[in-house]
Parts: sequence; C-alpha cells; structure tokens
Amino acid sequence: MEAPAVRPVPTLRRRPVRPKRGESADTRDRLVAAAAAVFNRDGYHGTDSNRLARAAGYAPATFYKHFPDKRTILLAAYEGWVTTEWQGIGTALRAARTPTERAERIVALVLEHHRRWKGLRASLRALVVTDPVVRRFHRAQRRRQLELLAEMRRGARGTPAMARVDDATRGVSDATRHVSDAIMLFTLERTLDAIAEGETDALGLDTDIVMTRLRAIVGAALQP
Amino acid sequence: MEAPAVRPVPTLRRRPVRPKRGESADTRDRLVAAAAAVFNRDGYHGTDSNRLARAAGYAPATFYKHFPDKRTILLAAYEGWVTTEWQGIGTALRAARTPTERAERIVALVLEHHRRWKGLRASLRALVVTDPVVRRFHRAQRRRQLELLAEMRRGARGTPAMARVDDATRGVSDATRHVSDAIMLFTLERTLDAIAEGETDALGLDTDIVMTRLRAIVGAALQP
Amino acid sequence: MEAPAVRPVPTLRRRPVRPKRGESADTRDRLVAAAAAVFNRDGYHGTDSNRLARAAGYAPATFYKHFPDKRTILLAAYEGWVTTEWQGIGTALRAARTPTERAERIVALVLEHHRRWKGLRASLRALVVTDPVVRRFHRAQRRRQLELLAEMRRGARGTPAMARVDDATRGVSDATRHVSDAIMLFTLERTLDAIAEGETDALGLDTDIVMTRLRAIVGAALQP
Amino acid sequence: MEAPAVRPVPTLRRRPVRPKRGESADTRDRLVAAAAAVFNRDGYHGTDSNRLARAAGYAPATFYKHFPDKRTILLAAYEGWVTTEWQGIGTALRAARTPTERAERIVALVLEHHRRWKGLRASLRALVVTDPVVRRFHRAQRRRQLELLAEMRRGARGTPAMARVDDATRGVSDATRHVSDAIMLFTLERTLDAIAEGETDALGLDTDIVMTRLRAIVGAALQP
DNA sequence: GATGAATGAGCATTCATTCAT
DNA sequence: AATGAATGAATGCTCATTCAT
Repeated sequence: MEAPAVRPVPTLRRRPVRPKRGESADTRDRLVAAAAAVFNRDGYHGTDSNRLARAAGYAPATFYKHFPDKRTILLAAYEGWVTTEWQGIGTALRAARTPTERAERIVALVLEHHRRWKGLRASLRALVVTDPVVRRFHRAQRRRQLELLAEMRRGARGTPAMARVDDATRGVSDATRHVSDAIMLFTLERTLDAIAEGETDALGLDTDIVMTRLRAIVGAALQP
Repeated sequence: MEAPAVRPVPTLRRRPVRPKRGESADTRDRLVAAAAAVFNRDGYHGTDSNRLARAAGYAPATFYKHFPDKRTILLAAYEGWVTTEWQGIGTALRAARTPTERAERIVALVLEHHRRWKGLRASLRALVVTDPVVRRFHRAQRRRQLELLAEMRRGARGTPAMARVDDATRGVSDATRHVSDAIMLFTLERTLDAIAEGETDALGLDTDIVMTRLRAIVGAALQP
Repeated sequence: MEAPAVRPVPTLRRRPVRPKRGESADTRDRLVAAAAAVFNRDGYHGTDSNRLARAAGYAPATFYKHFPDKRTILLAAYEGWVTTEWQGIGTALRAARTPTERAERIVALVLEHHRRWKGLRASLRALVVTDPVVRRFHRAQRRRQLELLAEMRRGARGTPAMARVDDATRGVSDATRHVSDAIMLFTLERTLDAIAEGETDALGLDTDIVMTRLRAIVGAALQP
Repeated sequence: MEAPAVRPVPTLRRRPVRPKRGESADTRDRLVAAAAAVFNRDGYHGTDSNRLARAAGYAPATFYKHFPDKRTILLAAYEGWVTTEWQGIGTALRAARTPTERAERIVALVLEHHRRWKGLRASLRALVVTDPVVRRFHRAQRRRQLELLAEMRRGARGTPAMARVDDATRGVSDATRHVSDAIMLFTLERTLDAIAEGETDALGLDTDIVMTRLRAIVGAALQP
C-alpha cells in the first residue's frame, strides 16, 4: 500500500474530478489518503463514511465497496502512516553514521510526523483503548519499534563478539534494556505529541531545549 | 466539588434509588459520579447523555438542568478525578520524608489512578486535541503539576538561600529544569498509561522493572 | 392491547395533530394502528420505520422508543388484528344457536377481516417463511384456532357423555378430526384470501356460490 | 424457456465458471436458474440483483442486459417453475388410468414442487398482492389449472354426449363445478404449502392422514 | 427540582441501476 | 456480449437536546 502521506492528498474543500473507471486499487488508495486527511482534521468521531467518500471524490456506496466500515479505513490510514514513518526513518538512518546523528534525525523525523498527523494520532490513541482490533494493530507496531531499536544498537556496536562482552561487563540484563527502550519510546512519543499539539508552547517550554533533551535521550538509547 | 472517586459511585447495572427533590448540589454530584464511571467504562463516544442521567437515577431532562452539554460533565468528572489525585498525592507527601520515599508514593498513587480511570483518561486525551475547552482545562492541570513539582523540590532543598547557590553551582538554568520536569511528567504519565492499559504486559515487559525505573526517574526529579 | 382495527386509524395523508405529552401506551397504540394501516396499504417491504412514525404523527425516533424494529411492530399489529378477529367471532357465536348459523357468521366475519387486512395478511404470509419469530407467533394463532374449533364442536354436542358415544359409534379418531379441522381452516383461509384479493372475481367465479360452499364446509366441521 | 428446475442450477457458494460470450439465450437461462435458486433460499427481498448476477457467474451489468429489473426475473423464474410442474403433471397423468391414481400422482408431484420451491412460492404470494404484473401472471396460471382440471374430467368421462347427460341428471351446474374446482385447488395449494413449510408438523398433524385426505379431495374433483 | 415524552438532524449502510470500456 | 466500477436515493436506526407538566 502506498502511504497516504506520500501521494498528494486531494484537496478536501473542492470536490476533486471523479476518476470514472479507475482501477480498484487506485480508488482504494484515494479513499485511504482522503480518510487520513479528514480523520486528521476532524477526528474519527468528527466525520462519517459519507464524508470520507465525498472527500475522495466518490459517492457513499463506493466507500463500502472497499471497506466494510469506518474503523477498517482508519486502520488502513494508520498502516499507511506508520509505513511512511518507518521508510523515512530507514532512509535517514542509512545516511547517518554516529548514534548522535541518528538520534538527531529520528527525533526530527518523528516530530514532523507527529505534527502532520496529530489529529489522526489522537483518534488512534482513543480507539486503542476502546477497540480490540486497533489495539492489536497498535501493539504490533510497538513491537516492531522495539525490535528495530535493538537492531540499531547491535549495528552500532561494531563486532557481535565485542558486544556480548560489553553486556556482561556492564551487567545490563536484556529485560532491563527492554524496559529502558520502551520507556524511551514512551517518552519520545509523548513529548513529541506535546510539541505537536502545542502543549509545550502553552507551558512556556523552550522547544529547542526540549528537542535537545530528546536527542540526548534517544542518543543514549542508541549507544551499544 | 467532591471527587467522583471518593463518594460511592452508584451501581450502574441496577437503577439506583432516585432521591426526588434532593438538593441541587447533591444531584449534580451524583450525575458527575455516574458520568465518570460510565465514561470510564464505555468511553465518551460510547454513551449518551440519556444514559448518563439514567445511570445516576435521573431522567434525561434533569441532566440538562445541571449541565449545558455532554462535554461539560466530562470536564466536571475530569476535575473531580484530578482533585482526588492531587489530594492523595498531597497526603502521601506529607507522610514521606525523603525524595526517594516521595517518588515511590507518587508513582504508586498515580498508577492506581491511571488504572482506575483508564477509560476516562483515554476519552479525555482524544478530546484534548479536538476540543479547545477541554484543551485549556487540561493545560491548566499540567501547569499545576509543574508548579507543585517545583514547590516540592524547593521544600526538599532546606533553606532557600542554599538553593540558589546550588543552582548556580550546577549551572542548571530554570528553563532547563522546567523542561526536565515536563519531560519527566510526560514519561511518567505515558508509561503508567501503558501499564494501566496492558501495553507493557503485551510487550513482555516486567512491570516491577518498569516501576523501579519510574521511581528512579521521579526520584531524580525531586532532588533539589 | 387495543386492536388496530377497533380504534380509528389516523388519516395517513394529512399529518395528524401531534399529541404532545400523551401517555406512552396511547402513543404505542397510535403507532400500531398506523403501522397496521400502512403495512396493509404498502406492504411490509413497501414502507420504512420513518414513514410508520410519521403516519402516526410522530418523528422517527419516537418509533424506536416503543419498538426495537420494524418486525416487532408488525407482530404487534398482527396481534391486534387477530385479537379483534377473535373478539368478533366470540360475539357472533354467542348470538348464534345452530351450527349453520354459526358457520354463516364465521365465514362472513372472517371474510370481512381478510378484505380489510389483505395487504397486512400478505406481508405476514411472506414473513412467516422468512422470519422465525413471526412463524412462531403465527403457529400459536393456528393452534388457538384449532382449539376453539374443537371447543365449539363440544359445545354443540349436547351432553359430554353423549358426545363420547357418538365418536365411538362413528369411529372418527381424534387424529383424523384434527386433520379435517386443519384442512378446513386452510380451505377457509385460502378461499377467503382469494375473494378478498379479487382472485375469484378474476377467475369468473360467482362469489355467492363460493360463499355458500364455504358456509357448508365450515358448517360440516362444526357438527358434533 | 427451459425450466430452472430441469437444467442444473449452478452451485451458489462457489462462483461458477463464467462462460465469456456465450449465447444470449444461454446466459438468460443461467441467470434465471440462479435467480430461482437464490430467491428460493433468501427470498425476493433477501437478495439483490448484483447477487443474482454473481450467483450465475456474471457481472451486475449483465443482469440488466437481459432483464429490465428484479421483478421480471422473478416472473421468469416463476414461469419456469410452473412449466416444470405442469410438464411433470402431464407425464404423470398420461401414465395413470383411474381418477384415484391420477389424484395420487398429482398430490405427490405438487407436494414435491412446493417443498422444493417453498421460498420462491412465499416470495411470489407476497408480490401477487403488491405487484399488478405478478398478479396478472399468477391468475393466468390459475386459469390454466382450472382448464386442465375440466379437461381431465372430460377425458375421464368417456363420451362427451354422456357427459352432458350426467350433468343434467345430477343437477350440477357449470358455475358450481367451477367453484368446487377452484376451492379444491385452493385447499390443495394451501395444505401442501403447510406441509412444505412445516406447519402441519408444528401443529402435530399426521402427514400421512393429511395426504390421504388430500388425495380423496383431489380424487373427488376428478370424478366425472 | 424533576420528569417522561418527543424530536430533527444525522449516520452507517444498502441497492437497483448505469456507464465507459 | 460482457464487464467492473460507480452511484443517488434511500433505509433502518441513534443521539444530544427540548418542552409541557
């Protein structure tokens, strides 16, 4: 699936030219892109499936040819969003060499995503508590994040042999590492949400200082 | 206002005995208590004002005699919840002497609250993004948290004169401190939500280790 | 429940004066009466719950305060219709003395009902095949009919002692009687439907002769 | 037109192999056969034209190339069903010699048809009241039945001359005979529907006794 | 102060039907 | 001849809110 953030989202106010006889997959993509944008703007409970269809340039019934319900298209939009985020991070990491540089890029990229999709994220967070399917999906993403983090650290550690010795030396158990990683992810996510939602500004916090601090926290987690 | 958690929440399944012509303030309190419980169980979008009224033992119209709309009673429930949480923390802190002990009690208490009100919290977080009034309210609470934190640290520092010297010595500016405090609060909140919602369990994290780590983080923030 | 046929059905074309603050039971009765008339005119699949509500002078939501769905109000209308029919038959039988007279009145009354409710009957018959709840209800009515028939015959037989002797003499087993009764009911019902729906006319049958024949058939069944 | 019951109805669950660019008449037949089976299973109001097309292995639009609307295909299915029934009866009668034997075969055959097409019949009966076209069609079938019945009786009576004498002797007018025939058909139809739909079982009636009685009724009607 | 009845506007979803290919 | 995408107009149903008592 193409991520909704990548291909241009059709303008919502004007009804876009309806692409009669388009390919089914294209229609689906357009619906997902439009849904991502509308959810982001109006919230999950702030729209309905008819509006989602119209925003993509289709009639209500077309929506139901592609998705059984509103929740499913939210998951699709979420999936697209996560995919795009990970692709961006992957690209950024390949270009970065030191853990510090990596941390810097990760924090910047994730902030950008949180800023762009703050409404979608909020809807999602509320649904994670309410809806078991959304919850499962969300947790799978989190597991992926933790795995990637561990992988990135392994990659940074030079030779595998060295690495194991290091662990032993420092007495850092896997379970503890795991917890640290998770807490770091929570901190990163929550703080970037706060920046994206304007909470830090409202509290009179200096965004530069917050970002610096986050880079330090992420950087520490990336150290072998 | 009495907090919803303090006075007994009327049983939701059986219709509670309705007190005809009670005092207005009592009716309001009962409505808030019932709303807190119902929102917590079914989510903000999972109930309607009729159900909230019935859960408190009143007719739909009675609801609108006390609250202009659904959002307002959520704010009232939120307020009650926050008040109770702060009262509990206040009591716990008075009994604790060392920062370590304080940290321990704070983490335990806040976790208990997150566990108890996890559904209410989720509804709130989604509305914070959508609804300006909820957002304002939420930020005021956060400011209160930050102030209390600073106060607690001052209290722990012995004499005020000493304190200023310490700051100068360590080179920690107020702005930086402020940021650290906020990030600590974000971490605490997000991680305790993760525990309350079962996310840490789903990720295979050891709750004890997570809690120990949180106590350390909070403890560090309480050091003068 | 008052039968829909008894109290005047509100005119369907003009919206009747809406009776604000009416008793709940009255509203229910009005809804049922209107539903009976609308189902009868347009068929079960030819209306929707909004129209049923409007026909009774109410808004769509009012419908759902009284009935969970369309099927349930159909059953209520059916129940009312059956009740009225039985009441009419009961009254007619009390006034009639001979089996012949009884047969005459029954056939006339049932024809009147089939004429009046031909659309409703048609909807019902289709739903009996489709819907288990309607089917159960319908069969309960049939059982009641058979019981009443047996009862009427017993009543016509003079003393119970005599009756038993008669049966033995004629060698008519209960099972056979039961079957004859049921087939008679099927014949009566189907033929009166044919008259009511204009089928007999379309076939060039003389209604008087058909009616005479039916009276004979019913009269024979009522003989002890 | 081939009757839907004669040529194998395509399996409904698996999508049948679609014959691209078959003969138009074949396509029509396949559509009718599938429609008959689907209507019979799900009821007229329980399916939609898209499903009918798909059940026959075609796309929705193909349906409308062959039928102007849903009702028309129902009539076609009905026609096929009636044709098959009559063909069966014709075959059975040619092999039977006495009225008794004929009655027996007719009752058995018609029951088989009612059993097989009980859902289709139910849909039809509801539409007869609602839809003028269906009604016209249905009545034409009934006329055909009555004509065949009269014909069968004439055939059983030996010479036409004798026949007229008989009528005069017994004082049975044509109009009366016509009515008796019609009522017999109603009884047969309704009672066999009751057996097919399980109503007789639900009423605790012995099917063998019911069938015996029906054979007697039909047999009497076939007597010259 | 409290109520139960009532509601308009809305929302998720479906279906008979069309059209460009 | 056949198609798959697309759809406008419903349809069953819900909810925040009001009103007469």
